[in-house]
Amino acid sequence: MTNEILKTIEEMDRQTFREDLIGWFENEMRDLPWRKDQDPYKVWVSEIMLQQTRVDTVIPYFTRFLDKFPTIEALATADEDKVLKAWEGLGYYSRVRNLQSAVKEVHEKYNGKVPDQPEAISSLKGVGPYTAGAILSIAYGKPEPAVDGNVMRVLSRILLIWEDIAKTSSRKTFESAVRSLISHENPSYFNQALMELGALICTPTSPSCLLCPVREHCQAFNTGMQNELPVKSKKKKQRSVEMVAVVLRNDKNQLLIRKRPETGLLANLWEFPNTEVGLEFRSEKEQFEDYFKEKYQVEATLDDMVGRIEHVFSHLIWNIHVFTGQLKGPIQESSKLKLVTLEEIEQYAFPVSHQKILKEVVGKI
DNA sequence: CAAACGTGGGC
DNA sequence: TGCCCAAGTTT
Repeated sequence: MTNEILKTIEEMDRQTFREDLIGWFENEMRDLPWRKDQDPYKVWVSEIMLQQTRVDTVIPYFTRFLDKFPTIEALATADEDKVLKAWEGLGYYSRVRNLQSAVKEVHEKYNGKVPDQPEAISSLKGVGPYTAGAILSIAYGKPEPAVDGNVMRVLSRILLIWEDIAKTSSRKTFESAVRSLISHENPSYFNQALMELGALICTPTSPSCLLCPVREHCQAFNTGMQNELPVKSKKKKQRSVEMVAVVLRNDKNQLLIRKRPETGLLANLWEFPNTEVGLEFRSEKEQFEDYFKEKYQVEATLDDMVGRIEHVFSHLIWNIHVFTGQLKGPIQESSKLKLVTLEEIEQYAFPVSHQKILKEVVGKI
């Protein structure tokens, strides 16, 4: 933290700032399902779900997830396929695999109680500096910073911090600022209020400064700079990937699906067999009949292309050329390769891209 | 430290 | 349409 920022903080009326902020939060906080109690497990689940994900999106997932896995014990002993199914459509699937792994550790090593020490909780898989601070403050009332994108935006404005919040290194500046601002009387509400303010008032574009409970403390508002902050560098464009996917059906109306590798993109989700291709081969079906013969020792004849799916990820774009086809002979099923009916397929977690494929072809087979 | 890692919504 | 965003973590 620079001397400039330190000076700004020291010149603030910090006690009034805390009271204004927390007082506003007590009146205006949204009624959210993870705010019904302070159960560390529920706080934990909500924080993982909320990573890079909107509140409105999370609400139904949170309710269903807690219904299916109400306790540490329930999640620790659940089948991963069921857990992934409960997460289907939420994205960033390593979040939930890390969560279950960490919950197992808590179940076995901490007798099912979420640790309340920074070092212990930070060592759990998927619990980074933000999530550790959120759980420690919200569930355990400890005065630890929980710096997310909201907090960086809000504090960049209040304290006139010109660091690029897209840089990994910037978080430390904001953590230091929170440590010197945080209410020791109510760290939970202080942290939540900062985030709530960012979500409801101090928004990325056109912040509602006239409704802001702490505008008198805000250096950006006082100097008319609220629209210049935060400084955030652009992310680069996605690269495109051409691929072919095939919905293969046998004479019993079963479809062939496979499990993705246990690391990397969409790890351990299920999908229709597919392969990356060059632009020039995307509609040459004979190539893919050969591919399936080699990869699965299965005889398949493909129909003409039935559709094309574009799916945009944060870092790449899949352009999927979809074929249907018939499976001619038997196939050796395994834990990663299955034949399933249209009814059974609902138990398997698919990425949204492959849900689109199923929807595209389901009327045509 | 930059890149990988999903998805749906807003403008 | 294309770009940005939304309560980040891991490698």
